[in-house]
Formats: sequence, C-alpha cells, structure tokens
Amino acid sequence: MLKNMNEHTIEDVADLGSKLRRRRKELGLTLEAVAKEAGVTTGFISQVERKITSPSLASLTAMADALGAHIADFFDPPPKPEETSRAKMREIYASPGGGFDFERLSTSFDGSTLNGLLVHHPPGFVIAEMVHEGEEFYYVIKGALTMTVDGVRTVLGAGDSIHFDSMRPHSVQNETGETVTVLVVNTMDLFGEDREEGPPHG
Amino acid sequence: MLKNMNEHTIEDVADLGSKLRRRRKELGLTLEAVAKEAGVTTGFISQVERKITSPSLASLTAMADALGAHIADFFDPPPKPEETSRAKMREIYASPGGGFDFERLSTSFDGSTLNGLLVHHPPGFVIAEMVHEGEEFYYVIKGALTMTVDGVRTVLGAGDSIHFDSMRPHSVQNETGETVTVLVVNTMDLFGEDREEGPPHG
DNA sequence: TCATTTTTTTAGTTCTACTGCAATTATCTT
DNA sequence: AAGATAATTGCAGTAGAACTAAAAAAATGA
Repeated sequence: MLKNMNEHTIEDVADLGSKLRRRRKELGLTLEAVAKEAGVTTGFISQVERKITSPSLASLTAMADALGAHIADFFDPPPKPEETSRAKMREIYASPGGGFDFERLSTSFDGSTLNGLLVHHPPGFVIAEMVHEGEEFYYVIKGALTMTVDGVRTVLGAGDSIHFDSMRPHSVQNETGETVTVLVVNTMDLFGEDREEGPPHG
Repeated sequence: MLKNMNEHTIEDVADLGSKLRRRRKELGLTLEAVAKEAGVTTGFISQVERKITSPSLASLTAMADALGAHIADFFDPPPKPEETSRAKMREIYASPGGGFDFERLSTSFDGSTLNGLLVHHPPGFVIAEMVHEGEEFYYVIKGALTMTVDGVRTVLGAGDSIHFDSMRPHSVQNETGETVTVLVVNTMDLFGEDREEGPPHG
C-alpha cells in the first residue's frame, strides 16, 4: 500500500490519522458515532486513526462528512517563514502586459496561499475580463476603482472593499482622472502562473 | 467502492479524475510520463482519469507528486457568491474579549478561505500571543503597530505590511498614543472558531 | 471498586486497486 | 492521403489491502 512513496508523501498520509482523531475528539464523538455515520466499523476507524490502515477515497470522504469536514482538510501541508514588507523599501514593478505599477507585499512559504499586492492603476487603465481559480479581496486605499464581476459593475471608493470568487468573470478599470491605489489580496493559484513573473492581479 | 456516499461526496470524487487529467494536459505530459514518475501503469492512470477506478491514497499521492501538485489540490470544492463592502455601511463590532473595534470586509462562499477585517486598535491595547492554523497578512493603514512573531518584535508604520504563518507564535500591540487602523486578511481555519462569533484576529 | 462505554486486537474475507497486454485512436511526417 | 509511431483505452485477470465481526483490553464514570 505504501509503495512508491517518497518521504514527503509519507508524512502527508501519516498526518491523516492524527487529524481524523483530533477532529473527532474536538467534536467529542466516539468511534462508534463516527463509524455509524460514515457507514464503516469502529475497528476500521481506529485502525485508520492509528495509521494501521489507509482508507479508500470513498471511505475517507464518508468519514470526513461524518466529521463535518472536507476531505481536502486532512491533507494540509506544513507551513513556514515570514516577511515584513516596508512601504519605503519596496520595489515598484510594471505589470507584465504593461499599464499599471505594483508592489509586492506578501511573502511565500510552504503551504502559503495569500498573495498581497499594492497596485497603482493609472487613469483610464483597464484590465480585461478574466476567470481563474482562487478568490480575491480588494481594498481601495486611494481613489475610486470600477470593478465588474459577473457583469455587475461596481464603483469602489476609498475604504470600500470587495471579496469574490475568481472563477466569476471579472475586470477592473480606473475611470477617474487620477491614479487609484488598491490593496489586492488573493489566494495562490497552484495551477496558475509562476510567481516569479509578474502577477496576473485578478 | 462508492458505497455509503451521499451526493455531495460523489461529486468530490468525480472531480478527481477530471482534475488529474486537466493538470496533466496543462503540463503537456503523457500518461506514460506520469505513470513512470508515479510508479503505476498508464492503464491505471487512464482509468482513474476517466473515473473507472479510484486510486488508493498512496497512489494518488504519488500521482499528485508526479504532477507537481499536492493531493489536497484535487479535492477543492466549488465556490460561489460575492459581496462588496462599503466603508460607510459597515457595522463596527467590539471584539469578543473587549478592547478593540473591527469591521468585517470579506464575505464567505463555499470554498472561500479569505477573511478580511479592518481593525482599530486603541492606544496601549495588546493582543496576547497565540498560535493557530492558517496564515495572516497585515497592512497598516494608519498609525504604527507593533507585532511580535516568533519572539521577533517589529514596528510597522503606515503602508507597511507583514505576512506570516499563523502557526508561529504571534502577538499584537499598539504602543502609541493614537488609534491604529490595520487591514487584516487571513485564511479561514476550518477547525477554528465559528465565524458568526467575533473574530480571533490573529 | 464495579459497571459500562470505548477502543484495540485479531483473524479473517471479499472486492477492488492495479497489472499486463492487446486493440484502438490520435498524432505526426512524408 | 497513407503510413508509422505515439498515446490511450479496453479487457481479463489477481494479489493484497480495505474493511468486517467479534472478542479482549483499556478507559471512563458513578
């Protein structure tokens, strides 16, 4: 069963049992309660929690459901370092397609998903509609930004914010005569572009 | 194999094959290349991608590795709605333990992980050191905030930011004589506190 | 301390995770 | 368009592990 696995992956699966047991204990449930809900035996769950047996995806999904969790929650990788970003020490980058400048605020570490940018949209600039995985959060620091999400156009002023799923078609534009400064925080898209290149920003 | 599963969970597993194939195609890899890397046969991967067979956790992990991805990435649930948050229409909440006020900026939808808050720290206020899952991003809007992460103390001024893994011991304090306003964005902790109560904020 | 509950252990069995190989389809080159 | 090669699917298995049932041990509560 545990054939063809490197050390990293062994750790991932090893965590599974512990996480299942921890979740069960947090909920104050007995093996029997979870077993009954998941449609398996208490002995089996016990073995899974103690890493003696590996559950099939179907069984694991049933167990996750019984624990009010999602299967993906039991496979979180371990995290790491940090970084402070100083306003005065940041580099200002031009966007890959040209048009706006940005400063990168966030750092990255194993398991990190947050991507923070300070974006400066010049007057009249438009980012064409796009769709991709992840979710996004915009907080307008200065000026007024026009966003269109799923065809719904919204003008955000200073202090306003918006949070949406990036799978919904969205576009951004600065319809004012001034540069607009926006803080953008989105989740990393593992299947998206390499982080070392310019950010897609929405 | 697919016994004891409700409709929601069937969808989750059904997505697996499609996601594996999509990822493989994105990388321009053949079944044979992935199979060789993962230590399984091409026929098997083909069956998994077409949902004819469900892989064991060990095999799935090996496949994910071969695809340069993480096993959890293949179980993402589908996302949903959005919300705009207006500065002038937000409610200001007092924190559960008392001491600081905050405004909630983000919304939530299935699969969403971002949690955005605008936090107002009064002079001298301290949030004791804590540790929990997820990651955090702070952007100082007004004033100066002192943060201590893993015993390292840092003072962040307006425009400064910090991004770190919440599993590292961290505390927050306002050592100034003015109220400090900070934008906090962190990832949802499924195993943490219920969102309807006040936010832990760090 | 004792009764009950919970978990672990043990000895299986069944069925599916995965193989090997042939057939089919897709792609590329001329 | 034809032919060669590469890639994928189909098919018939089988070995072993996913999971069971029941007994034993451990944990818990009164």
